[in-house]
Amino acid sequence: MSKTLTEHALIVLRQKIMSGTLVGGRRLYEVALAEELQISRTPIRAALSKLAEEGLLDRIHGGGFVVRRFDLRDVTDTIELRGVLEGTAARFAAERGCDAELLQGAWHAVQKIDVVLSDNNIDMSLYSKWNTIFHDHLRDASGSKALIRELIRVTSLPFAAPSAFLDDGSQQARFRAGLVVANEQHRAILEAIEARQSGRAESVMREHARAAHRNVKFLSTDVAALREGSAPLAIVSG
Amino acid sequence: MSKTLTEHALIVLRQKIMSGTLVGGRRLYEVALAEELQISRTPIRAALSKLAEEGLLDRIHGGGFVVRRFDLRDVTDTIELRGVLEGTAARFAAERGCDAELLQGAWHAVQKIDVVLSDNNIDMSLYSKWNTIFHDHLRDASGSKALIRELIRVTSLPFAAPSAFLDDGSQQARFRAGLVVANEQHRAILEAIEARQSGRAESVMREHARAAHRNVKFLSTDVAALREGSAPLAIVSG
DNA sequence: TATCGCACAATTGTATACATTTGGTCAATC
DNA sequence: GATTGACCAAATGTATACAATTGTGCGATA
Repeated sequence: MSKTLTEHALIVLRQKIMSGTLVGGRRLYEVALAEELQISRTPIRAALSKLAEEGLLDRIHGGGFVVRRFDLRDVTDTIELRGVLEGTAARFAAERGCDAELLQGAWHAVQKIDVVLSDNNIDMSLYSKWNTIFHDHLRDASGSKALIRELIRVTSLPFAAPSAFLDDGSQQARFRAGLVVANEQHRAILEAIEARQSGRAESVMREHARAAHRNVKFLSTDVAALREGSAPLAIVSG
Repeated sequence: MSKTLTEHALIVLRQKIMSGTLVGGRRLYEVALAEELQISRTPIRAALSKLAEEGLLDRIHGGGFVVRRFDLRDVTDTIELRGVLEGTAARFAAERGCDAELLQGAWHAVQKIDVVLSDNNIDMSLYSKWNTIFHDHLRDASGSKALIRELIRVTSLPFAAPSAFLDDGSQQARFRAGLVVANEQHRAILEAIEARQSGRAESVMREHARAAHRNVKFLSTDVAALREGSAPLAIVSG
Protein backbone atom coordinates (compact mmCIF):
# COMPACT_ATOMS: atom_id res chain seq x y z
CA MET A 1 0.00 0.00 0.00
CA SER A 2 1.02 3.59 -0.51
CA LYS A 3 1.84 5.66 2.47
CA THR A 4 -0.70 8.43 1.94
CA LEU A 5 -4.00 8.45 0.12
CA THR A 6 -2.75 11.23 -2.14
CA GLU A 7 0.10 9.00 -3.23
CA HIS A 8 -2.29 6.15 -3.84
CA ALA A 9 -4.60 8.29 -5.95
CA LEU A 10 -1.59 9.62 -7.84
CA ILE A 11 -0.38 6.14 -8.73
CA VAL A 12 -3.81 4.85 -9.72
CA LEU A 13 -4.64 7.86 -11.87
CA ARG A 14 -1.22 7.97 -13.51
CA GLN A 15 -1.57 4.32 -14.38
CA LYS A 16 -5.03 4.87 -15.86
CA ILE A 17 -3.76 7.70 -18.02
CA MET A 18 -0.65 5.87 -19.17
CA SER A 19 -2.59 2.71 -20.00
CA GLY A 20 -5.18 4.59 -21.96
CA THR A 21 -8.08 3.80 -19.64
CA LEU A 22 -8.44 7.55 -19.30
CA VAL A 23 -8.26 8.86 -22.84
CA GLY A 24 -6.73 12.16 -23.84
CA GLY A 25 -9.24 15.00 -23.78
CA ARG A 26 -11.39 13.47 -21.06
CA ARG A 27 -12.31 15.69 -18.15
CA LEU A 28 -11.76 14.44 -14.62
CA TYR A 29 -14.24 15.28 -11.86
CA GLU A 30 -13.21 15.33 -8.24
CA VAL A 31 -16.41 13.84 -6.85
CA ALA A 32 -16.54 10.99 -9.33
CA LEU A 33 -12.90 10.08 -8.69
CA ALA A 34 -13.38 10.35 -4.93
CA GLU A 35 -16.28 7.89 -5.05
CA GLU A 36 -14.40 5.56 -7.34
CA LEU A 37 -11.33 5.44 -5.12
CA GLN A 38 -13.38 5.53 -1.91
CA ILE A 39 -11.54 8.51 -0.49
CA SER A 40 -12.43 12.15 0.02
CA ARG A 41 -11.98 14.94 -2.50
CA THR A 42 -8.98 16.40 -0.70
CA PRO A 43 -6.35 13.81 -1.65
CA ILE A 44 -7.91 13.62 -5.12
CA ARG A 45 -7.31 17.34 -5.59
CA ALA A 46 -3.72 16.98 -4.45
CA ALA A 47 -3.11 14.11 -6.84
CA LEU A 48 -4.67 15.94 -9.78
CA SER A 49 -2.50 18.94 -9.04
CA LYS A 50 0.63 16.81 -9.07
CA LEU A 51 -0.40 15.14 -12.31
CA ALA A 52 -0.78 18.58 -13.87
CA GLU A 53 2.72 19.35 -12.62
CA GLU A 54 3.94 16.19 -14.34
CA GLY A 55 2.35 17.30 -17.57
CA LEU A 56 -0.19 14.49 -17.75
CA LEU A 57 -3.16 16.80 -17.13
CA ASP A 58 -4.09 20.28 -18.27
CA ARG A 59 -5.90 22.77 -16.08
CA ILE A 60 -9.21 24.03 -17.43
CA HIS A 61 -10.28 27.64 -17.30
CA GLY A 62 -12.67 27.96 -14.40
CA GLY A 63 -11.22 25.01 -12.53
CA GLY A 64 -10.91 21.32 -13.19
CA PHE A 65 -8.62 19.14 -15.26
CA VAL A 66 -8.58 17.24 -18.54
CA VAL A 67 -6.28 14.43 -19.58
CA ARG A 68 -3.64 15.86 -21.86
CA ARG A 69 -3.92 14.80 -25.44
CA PHE A 70 -0.97 13.62 -27.52
CA ASP A 71 -1.30 12.99 -31.22
CA LEU A 72 1.40 11.52 -33.46
CA ARG A 73 2.82 14.95 -34.15
CA ASP A 74 3.19 15.67 -30.45
CA VAL A 75 5.02 12.39 -29.93
CA THR A 76 7.56 13.03 -32.68
CA ASP A 77 7.94 16.66 -31.64
CA THR A 78 8.65 15.63 -28.07
CA ILE A 79 11.22 13.08 -29.15
CA GLU A 80 12.87 15.71 -31.32
CA LEU A 81 12.89 18.09 -28.37
CA ARG A 82 14.52 15.45 -26.23
CA GLY A 83 17.20 15.10 -28.88
CA VAL A 84 17.88 18.82 -28.81
CA LEU A 85 18.12 18.85 -25.03
CA GLU A 86 20.25 15.72 -24.76
CA GLY A 87 22.47 17.05 -27.52
CA THR A 88 22.91 20.24 -25.54
CA ALA A 89 23.72 18.20 -22.45
CA ALA A 90 26.45 16.35 -24.35
CA ARG A 91 27.80 19.63 -25.70
CA PHE A 92 27.90 21.19 -22.24
CA ALA A 93 29.70 18.18 -20.85
CA ALA A 94 32.29 18.44 -23.61
CA GLU A 95 32.71 22.21 -23.34
CA ARG A 96 32.81 22.56 -19.59
CA GLY A 97 34.25 19.23 -18.69
CA CYS A 98 32.40 17.00 -16.30
CA ASP A 99 32.72 14.93 -13.21
CA ALA A 100 34.98 11.91 -13.77
CA GLU A 101 32.71 9.59 -11.81
CA LEU A 102 29.70 10.47 -13.96
CA LEU A 103 31.66 9.77 -17.11
CA GLN A 104 32.94 6.50 -15.73
CA GLY A 105 29.40 5.51 -14.78
CA ALA A 106 28.35 6.11 -18.38
CA TRP A 107 31.25 4.00 -19.68
CA HIS A 108 30.26 1.25 -17.31
CA ALA A 109 26.70 1.31 -18.69
CA VAL A 110 28.06 1.03 -22.23
CA GLN A 111 30.06 -2.07 -21.28
CA LYS A 112 27.04 -3.62 -19.57
CA ILE A 113 24.98 -3.03 -22.71
CA ASP A 114 27.70 -4.81 -24.70
CA VAL A 115 27.28 -7.84 -22.49
CA VAL A 116 23.49 -7.76 -22.81
CA LEU A 117 23.70 -7.56 -26.60
CA SER A 118 26.21 -10.41 -26.83
CA ASP A 119 23.57 -12.81 -25.57
CA ASN A 120 21.45 -14.62 -28.12
CA ASN A 121 18.30 -13.82 -26.22
CA ILE A 122 18.48 -10.17 -25.36
CA ASP A 123 17.16 -9.32 -21.92
CA MET A 124 15.25 -6.17 -22.78
CA SER A 125 14.58 -5.11 -19.21
CA LEU A 126 18.30 -5.28 -18.54
CA TYR A 127 19.08 -3.36 -21.71
CA SER A 128 16.51 -0.77 -20.74
CA LYS A 129 18.00 -0.45 -17.28
CA TRP A 130 21.54 0.23 -18.45
CA ASN A 131 20.39 2.41 -21.31
CA THR A 132 18.51 4.58 -18.84
CA ILE A 133 21.56 4.75 -16.60
CA PHE A 134 23.69 5.89 -19.53
CA HIS A 135 21.28 8.67 -20.42
CA ASP A 136 20.82 9.75 -16.82
CA HIS A 137 24.57 10.01 -16.31
CA LEU A 138 25.01 12.00 -19.49
CA ARG A 139 22.19 14.34 -18.54
CA ASP A 140 23.76 14.99 -15.14
CA ALA A 141 27.18 15.42 -16.76
CA SER A 142 25.88 18.58 -18.42
CA GLY A 143 26.30 20.34 -15.10
CA SER A 144 23.36 22.62 -15.85
CA LYS A 145 20.63 22.42 -13.25
CA ALA A 146 18.21 24.20 -15.58
CA LEU A 147 18.85 21.75 -18.38
CA ILE A 148 18.72 18.73 -16.09
CA ARG A 149 15.37 19.85 -14.74
CA GLU A 150 13.77 20.29 -18.15
CA LEU A 151 15.22 17.04 -19.42
CA ILE A 152 13.71 15.21 -16.48
CA ARG A 153 10.37 16.82 -17.27
CA VAL A 154 10.44 15.91 -20.95
CA THR A 155 11.58 12.33 -20.43
CA SER A 156 8.97 11.75 -17.74
CA LEU A 157 6.51 11.27 -20.58
CA PRO A 158 6.73 7.53 -21.23
CA PHE A 159 6.96 7.80 -25.00
CA ALA A 160 9.79 10.34 -24.71
CA ALA A 161 11.95 8.28 -22.38
CA PRO A 162 15.22 7.08 -23.90
CA SER A 163 14.07 3.47 -23.70
CA ALA A 164 10.64 3.98 -25.23
CA PHE A 165 9.49 2.22 -28.39
CA LEU A 166 12.01 -0.48 -27.90
CA ASP A 167 10.56 -3.55 -29.49
CA ASP A 168 7.35 -4.80 -30.99
CA GLY A 169 8.55 -8.37 -31.38
CA SER A 170 8.75 -8.39 -35.14
CA GLN A 171 11.87 -7.74 -37.24
CA GLN A 172 14.09 -9.01 -34.45
CA ALA A 173 17.28 -9.07 -36.49
CA ARG A 174 16.96 -5.52 -37.70
CA PHE A 175 15.99 -4.38 -34.26
CA ARG A 176 19.02 -6.02 -32.68
CA ALA A 177 21.26 -4.35 -35.24
CA GLY A 178 19.72 -1.03 -34.25
CA LEU A 179 20.69 -1.58 -30.63
CA VAL A 180 24.27 -2.36 -31.58
CA VAL A 181 24.46 0.85 -33.58
CA ALA A 182 22.97 2.76 -30.68
CA ASN A 183 25.66 1.54 -28.31
CA GLU A 184 28.33 2.51 -30.82
CA GLN A 185 26.83 5.99 -30.70
CA HIS A 186 27.04 5.87 -26.91
CA ARG A 187 30.73 5.19 -27.26
CA ALA A 188 31.24 7.95 -29.80
CA ILE A 189 29.50 10.45 -27.55
CA LEU A 190 31.68 9.62 -24.56
CA GLU A 191 34.80 9.73 -26.69
CA ALA A 192 33.81 13.12 -28.04
CA ILE A 193 33.22 14.45 -24.53
CA GLU A 194 36.59 13.20 -23.33
CA ALA A 195 38.28 14.76 -26.34
CA ARG A 196 36.38 18.00 -25.78
CA GLN A 197 34.82 17.74 -29.24
CA SER A 198 31.61 19.54 -28.31
CA GLY A 199 30.19 19.78 -31.81
CA ARG A 200 30.64 16.09 -32.42
CA ALA A 201 29.20 15.19 -29.04
CA GLU A 202 26.08 17.25 -29.73
CA SER A 203 25.45 16.02 -33.25
CA VAL A 204 25.96 12.35 -32.45
CA MET A 205 23.68 12.64 -29.45
CA ARG A 206 20.99 14.29 -31.53
CA GLU A 207 21.27 11.61 -34.19
CA HIS A 208 21.12 9.02 -31.44
CA ALA A 209 17.82 10.38 -30.15
CA ARG A 210 16.48 10.44 -33.67
CA ALA A 211 16.60 6.64 -33.72
CA ALA A 212 13.52 6.76 -31.54
CA HIS A 213 11.72 8.32 -34.48
CA ARG A 214 12.43 5.32 -36.59
CA ASN A 215 11.22 3.04 -33.84
CA VAL A 216 7.84 4.72 -33.95
CA LYS A 217 7.35 3.04 -37.30
CA PHE A 218 7.81 -0.38 -35.73
CA LEU A 219 4.81 0.14 -33.54
CA SER A 220 2.18 -2.54 -33.67
CA THR A 221 -0.31 -0.19 -32.03
CA ASP A 222 -3.03 1.27 -34.19
CA VAL A 223 -1.51 4.31 -35.85
CA ALA A 224 -4.94 5.83 -36.29
CA ALA A 225 -5.32 5.96 -32.52
CA LEU A 226 -1.99 7.77 -32.30
CA ARG A 227 -3.07 10.27 -34.92
CA GLU A 228 -6.13 11.30 -33.00
CA GLY A 229 -4.47 11.16 -29.60
CA SER A 230 -6.44 8.28 -28.13
CA ALA A 231 -3.54 5.87 -27.84
CA PRO A 232 -2.16 4.79 -24.47
CA LEU A 233 0.95 6.77 -23.55
CA ALA A 234 3.00 3.83 -22.43
CA ILE A 235 2.98 1.77 -25.58
CA VAL A 236 6.00 -0.34 -24.76
CA SER A 237 7.12 -2.04 -21.60
CA GLY A 238 10.16 0.24 -21.34
CA MET B 1 -9.66 42.04 -5.84
CA SER B 2 -8.98 38.59 -7.23
CA LYS B 3 -11.86 36.34 -7.98
CA THR B 4 -10.88 33.50 -5.70
CA LEU B 5 -8.80 33.38 -2.54
CA THR B 6 -6.47 30.87 -4.17
CA GLU B 7 -5.76 33.36 -6.90
CA HIS B 8 -5.18 36.09 -4.36
CA ALA B 9 -2.74 33.94 -2.39
CA LEU B 10 -1.02 32.97 -5.63
CA ILE B 11 -0.47 36.59 -6.62
CA VAL B 12 0.71 37.72 -3.22
CA LEU B 13 3.12 34.82 -2.78
CA ARG B 14 4.47 35.06 -6.31
CA GLN B 15 5.11 38.74 -5.77
CA LYS B 16 6.91 38.07 -2.48
CA ILE B 17 9.14 35.50 -4.13
CA MET B 18 9.91 37.65 -7.16
CA SER B 19 10.68 40.70 -5.06
CA GLY B 20 12.97 38.79 -2.77
CA THR B 21 10.85 39.20 0.33
CA LEU B 22 10.79 35.42 0.44
CA VAL B 23 14.40 34.38 -0.10
CA GLY B 24 15.49 31.27 -1.95
CA GLY B 25 15.82 28.26 0.32
CA ARG B 26 13.22 29.44 2.78
CA ARG B 27 10.56 26.97 3.77
CA LEU B 28 6.90 27.99 3.59
CA TYR B 29 4.44 26.77 6.19
CA GLU B 30 0.75 26.52 5.45
CA VAL B 31 -0.46 27.63 8.85
CA ALA B 32 1.81 30.66 9.01
CA LEU B 33 0.81 31.79 5.53
CA ALA B 34 -2.86 31.20 6.28
CA GLU B 35 -2.68 33.43 9.33
CA GLU B 36 -0.70 36.06 7.48
CA LEU B 37 -3.18 36.25 4.60
CA GLN B 38 -6.18 35.76 6.87
CA ILE B 39 -7.56 32.84 4.92
CA SER B 40 -7.75 29.11 5.56
CA ARG B 41 -5.09 26.56 4.70
CA THR B 42 -7.02 25.19 1.73
CA PRO B 43 -6.46 28.03 -0.75
CA ILE B 44 -2.90 28.35 0.53
CA ARG B 45 -2.25 24.75 -0.36
CA ALA B 46 -3.70 25.26 -3.83
CA ALA B 47 -1.57 28.34 -4.39
CA LEU B 48 1.61 26.62 -3.21
CA SER B 49 0.91 23.74 -5.53
CA LYS B 50 0.53 26.06 -8.49
CA LEU B 51 3.72 27.90 -7.59
CA ALA B 52 5.53 24.58 -7.60
CA GLU B 53 4.07 23.97 -11.04
CA GLU B 54 5.45 27.32 -12.14
CA GLY B 55 8.87 26.35 -10.89
CA LEU B 56 9.07 28.97 -8.16
CA LEU B 57 8.85 26.43 -5.34
CA ASP B 58 10.30 22.99 -4.77
CA ARG B 59 8.44 20.23 -3.01
CA ILE B 60 10.16 18.85 0.08
CA HIS B 61 10.40 15.17 0.87
CA GLY B 62 7.76 14.43 3.43
CA GLY B 63 5.55 17.34 2.41
CA GLY B 64 5.89 21.09 2.32
CA PHE B 65 7.60 23.58 0.06
CA VAL B 66 10.73 25.71 -0.10
CA VAL B 67 11.38 28.74 -2.25
CA ARG B 68 13.53 27.67 -5.18
CA ARG B 69 17.05 28.97 -5.10
CA PHE B 70 18.77 30.50 -8.10
CA ASP B 71 22.43 31.37 -8.04
CA LEU B 72 24.32 33.19 -10.77
CA ARG B 73 25.14 29.93 -12.50
CA ASP B 74 21.47 28.97 -12.62
CA VAL B 75 20.58 32.32 -14.14
CA THR B 76 23.12 32.08 -16.95
CA ASP B 77 22.32 28.41 -17.52
CA THR B 78 18.64 29.20 -17.86
CA ILE B 79 19.33 32.00 -20.32
CA GLU B 80 21.53 29.67 -22.32
CA LEU B 81 18.77 27.08 -22.31
CA ARG B 82 16.30 29.65 -23.56
CA GLY B 83 18.71 30.41 -26.41
CA VAL B 84 18.85 26.75 -27.36
CA LEU B 85 15.07 26.43 -27.30
CA GLU B 86 14.40 29.67 -29.16
CA GLY B 87 17.04 28.74 -31.69
CA THR B 88 15.28 25.43 -32.20
CA ALA B 89 11.98 27.28 -32.62
CA ALA B 90 13.52 29.45 -35.35
CA ARG B 91 14.98 26.41 -37.04
CA PHE B 92 11.65 24.57 -37.00
CA ALA B 93 9.90 27.60 -38.45
CA ALA B 94 12.46 27.71 -41.26
CA GLU B 95 12.42 23.99 -41.93
CA ARG B 96 8.72 23.34 -41.78
CA GLY B 97 7.46 26.68 -42.91
CA CYS B 98 5.10 28.59 -40.70
CA ASP B 99 1.81 30.41 -40.60
CA ALA B 100 1.99 33.61 -42.66
CA GLU B 101 0.05 35.61 -40.08
CA LEU B 102 2.48 34.70 -37.33
CA LEU B 103 5.41 35.78 -39.47
CA GLN B 104 3.69 39.01 -40.38
CA GLY B 105 2.96 39.67 -36.73
CA ALA B 106 6.67 39.28 -35.98
CA TRP B 107 7.58 41.68 -38.80
CA HIS B 108 5.10 44.17 -37.42
CA ALA B 109 6.75 43.98 -34.01
CA VAL B 110 10.14 44.64 -35.61
CA GLN B 111 8.81 47.77 -37.26
CA LYS B 112 7.24 48.97 -34.03
CA ILE B 113 10.56 48.50 -32.26
CA ASP B 114 12.20 50.61 -34.97
CA VAL B 115 9.78 53.41 -34.15
CA VAL B 116 10.43 53.09 -30.41
CA LEU B 117 14.19 53.21 -30.93
CA SER B 118 14.00 56.25 -33.21
CA ASP B 119 12.76 58.33 -30.32
CA ASN B 120 15.33 60.21 -28.26
CA ASN B 121 13.76 59.04 -25.04
CA ILE B 122 13.19 55.34 -25.44
CA ASP B 123 9.93 54.14 -23.94
CA MET B 124 11.19 50.96 -22.34
CA SER B 125 7.79 49.55 -21.49
CA LEU B 126 6.79 49.93 -25.13
CA TYR B 127 10.02 48.31 -26.29
CA SER B 128 9.48 45.50 -23.84
CA LYS B 129 5.92 45.00 -25.09
CA TRP B 130 6.86 44.67 -28.77
CA ASN B 131 9.96 42.66 -28.01
CA THR B 132 7.83 40.17 -26.12
CA ILE B 133 5.36 40.03 -28.99
CA PHE B 134 8.18 39.27 -31.41
CA HIS B 135 9.47 36.42 -29.29
CA ASP B 136 6.01 35.03 -28.66
CA HIS B 137 5.23 34.99 -32.36
CA LEU B 138 8.48 33.29 -33.20
CA ARG B 139 7.95 30.72 -30.51
CA ASP B 140 4.50 29.89 -31.86
CA ALA B 141 5.85 29.84 -35.42
CA SER B 142 7.84 26.74 -34.49
CA GLY B 143 4.63 24.78 -34.79
CA SER B 144 5.78 22.34 -32.11
CA LYS B 145 3.41 22.17 -29.16
CA ALA B 146 6.04 20.38 -27.08
CA LEU B 147 8.60 23.10 -27.75
CA ILE B 148 6.12 25.91 -27.20
CA ARG B 149 5.16 24.45 -23.86
CA GLU B 150 8.72 24.16 -22.58
CA LEU B 151 9.62 27.60 -23.85
CA ILE B 152 6.69 29.07 -21.98
CA ARG B 153 7.88 27.30 -18.85
CA VAL B 154 11.45 28.49 -19.13
CA THR B 155 10.59 32.11 -19.93
CA SER B 156 8.08 32.27 -17.09
CA LEU B 157 11.06 32.82 -14.81
CA PRO B 158 11.42 36.59 -14.80
CA PHE B 159 15.17 36.63 -15.37
CA ALA B 160 14.81 34.28 -18.33
CA ALA B 161 12.17 36.31 -20.13
CA PRO B 162 13.32 37.85 -23.41
CA SER B 163 12.94 41.35 -21.96
CA ALA B 164 14.78 40.71 -18.73
CA PHE B 165 17.86 42.64 -17.68
CA LEU B 166 16.95 45.47 -19.95
CA ASP B 167 18.42 48.54 -18.37
CA ASP B 168 20.02 49.69 -15.17
CA GLY B 169 20.03 53.35 -16.14
CA SER B 170 23.78 53.67 -16.66
CA GLN B 171 25.65 53.37 -19.93
CA GLN B 172 22.62 54.57 -21.85
CA ALA B 173 24.41 55.05 -25.16
CA ARG B 174 25.93 51.61 -25.21
CA PHE B 175 22.67 50.11 -24.09
CA ARG B 176 20.75 51.83 -26.87
CA ALA B 177 23.23 50.52 -29.43
CA GLY B 178 22.62 47.06 -28.07
CA LEU B 179 18.90 47.37 -28.71
CA VAL B 180 19.49 48.48 -32.28
CA VAL B 181 21.71 45.47 -32.87
CA ALA B 182 19.09 43.24 -31.32
CA ASN B 183 16.43 44.45 -33.72
CA GLU B 184 18.77 43.86 -36.63
CA GLN B 185 19.04 40.30 -35.41
CA HIS B 186 15.25 40.12 -35.31
CA ARG B 187 15.24 41.09 -38.97
CA ALA B 188 17.92 38.58 -39.89
CA ILE B 189 16.02 35.79 -38.16
CA LEU B 190 12.81 36.53 -40.04
CA GLU B 191 14.68 36.81 -43.33
CA ALA B 192 16.34 33.47 -42.70
CA ILE B 193 13.01 31.83 -41.94
CA GLU B 194 11.44 33.21 -45.10
CA ALA B 195 14.43 32.01 -47.14
CA ARG B 196 14.24 28.61 -45.43
CA GLN B 197 17.80 29.05 -44.14
CA SER B 198 17.26 26.96 -41.02
CA GLY B 199 20.86 26.89 -39.91
CA ARG B 200 21.17 30.65 -40.12
CA ALA B 201 17.87 31.18 -38.34
CA GLU B 202 18.97 28.96 -35.47
CA SER B 203 22.43 30.41 -35.02
CA VAL B 204 21.32 34.04 -35.17
CA MET B 205 18.54 33.35 -32.70
CA ARG B 206 20.94 31.70 -30.31
CA GLU B 207 23.37 34.56 -30.57
CA HIS B 208 20.46 36.92 -30.01
CA ALA B 209 19.56 35.24 -26.75
CA ARG B 210 23.18 35.36 -25.70
CA ALA B 211 22.94 39.15 -25.51
CA ALA B 212 21.03 38.64 -22.30
CA HIS B 213 24.22 37.19 -20.83
CA ARG B 214 26.04 40.41 -21.49
CA ASN B 215 23.23 42.35 -19.88
CA VAL B 216 23.75 40.45 -16.66
CA LYS B 217 26.98 42.38 -16.29
CA PHE B 218 25.13 45.68 -16.35
CA LEU B 219 23.26 44.76 -13.23
CA SER B 220 23.41 47.21 -10.41
CA THR B 221 22.16 44.60 -8.00
CA ASP B 222 24.65 43.12 -5.60
CA VAL B 223 26.43 40.39 -7.47
CA ALA B 224 27.25 38.63 -4.23
CA ALA B 225 23.55 38.19 -3.59
CA LEU B 226 23.20 36.63 -7.03
CA ARG B 227 26.05 34.25 -6.37
CA GLU B 228 24.50 32.86 -3.26
CA GLY B 229 20.98 32.87 -4.61
CA SER B 230 19.46 35.47 -2.33
CA ALA B 231 18.76 38.06 -5.00
CA PRO B 232 15.21 38.98 -6.02
CA LEU B 233 14.20 37.15 -9.18
CA ALA B 234 12.69 40.14 -10.91
CA ILE B 235 15.65 42.44 -10.97
CA VAL B 236 14.43 44.68 -13.74
CA SER B 237 11.04 46.16 -14.52
CA GLY B 238 10.73 44.06 -17.66
C1' DT C 1 -36.40 33.89 -34.74
C1' DA C 2 -33.10 35.76 -31.76
C1' DT C 3 -31.93 37.15 -27.33
C1' DC C 4 -32.20 38.03 -22.77
C1' DG C 5 -32.52 36.44 -18.14
C1' DC C 6 -33.79 33.32 -14.64
C1' DA C 7 -33.43 29.00 -12.22
C1' DC C 8 -31.35 24.81 -11.25
C1' DA C 9 -27.96 21.33 -11.12
C1' DA C 10 -23.30 20.19 -11.28
C1' DT C 11 -18.75 21.37 -9.96
C1' DT C 12 -15.16 23.55 -7.76
C1' DG C 13 -13.81 26.78 -3.81
C1' DT C 14 -13.36 27.36 1.25
C1' DA C 15 -13.31 26.64 6.24
C1' DT C 16 -12.51 23.75 9.90
C1' DA C 17 -12.10 19.82 12.93
C1' DC C 18 -9.61 15.92 13.42
C1' DA C 19 -5.95 12.26 12.07
C1' DT C 20 -1.50 11.13 10.96
C1' DT C 21 3.18 11.73 10.28
C1' DT C 22 7.53 13.74 11.17
C1' DG C 23 11.47 15.40 13.69
C1' DG C 24 13.61 16.35 17.70
C1' DT C 25 14.58 16.04 22.78
C1' DC C 26 15.57 13.68 26.71
C1' DA C 27 16.20 10.00 29.55
C1' DA C 28 16.94 5.08 30.23
C1' DT C 29 19.83 1.45 28.94
C1' DC C 30 23.60 -1.22 27.10
C1' DG D 1 29.54 7.47 25.02
C1' DA D 2 26.39 5.68 21.81
C1' DT D 3 21.97 3.84 20.98
C1' DT D 4 17.33 3.06 21.73
C1' DG D 5 12.70 4.31 22.70
C1' DA D 6 9.03 7.16 24.43
C1' DC D 7 7.07 11.34 24.25
C1' DC D 8 5.69 15.90 22.54
C1' DA D 9 5.09 19.65 19.44
C1' DA D 10 4.66 21.09 14.91
C1' DA D 11 3.49 20.30 10.41
C1' DT D 12 1.02 18.15 6.75
C1' DG D 13 -2.82 14.75 5.47
C1' DT D 14 -7.84 13.86 5.37
C1' DA D 15 -12.87 14.20 5.74
C1' DT D 16 -16.78 16.84 5.41
C1' DA D 17 -20.13 20.56 5.55
C1' DC D 18 -21.17 24.53 3.33
C1' DA D 19 -20.36 28.58 -0.06
C1' DA D 20 -19.70 30.32 -4.50
C1' DT D 21 -19.36 29.79 -9.23
C1' DT D 22 -20.16 28.01 -13.69
C1' DG D 23 -22.73 26.27 -17.42
C1' DT D 24 -26.99 24.93 -19.41
C1' DG D 25 -31.65 24.66 -20.59
C1' DC D 26 -35.93 26.71 -20.89
C1' DG D 27 -39.15 30.08 -21.21
C1' DA D 28 -40.53 34.92 -21.67
C1' DT D 29 -40.19 38.68 -24.60
C1' DA D 30 -39.09 41.83 -28.36
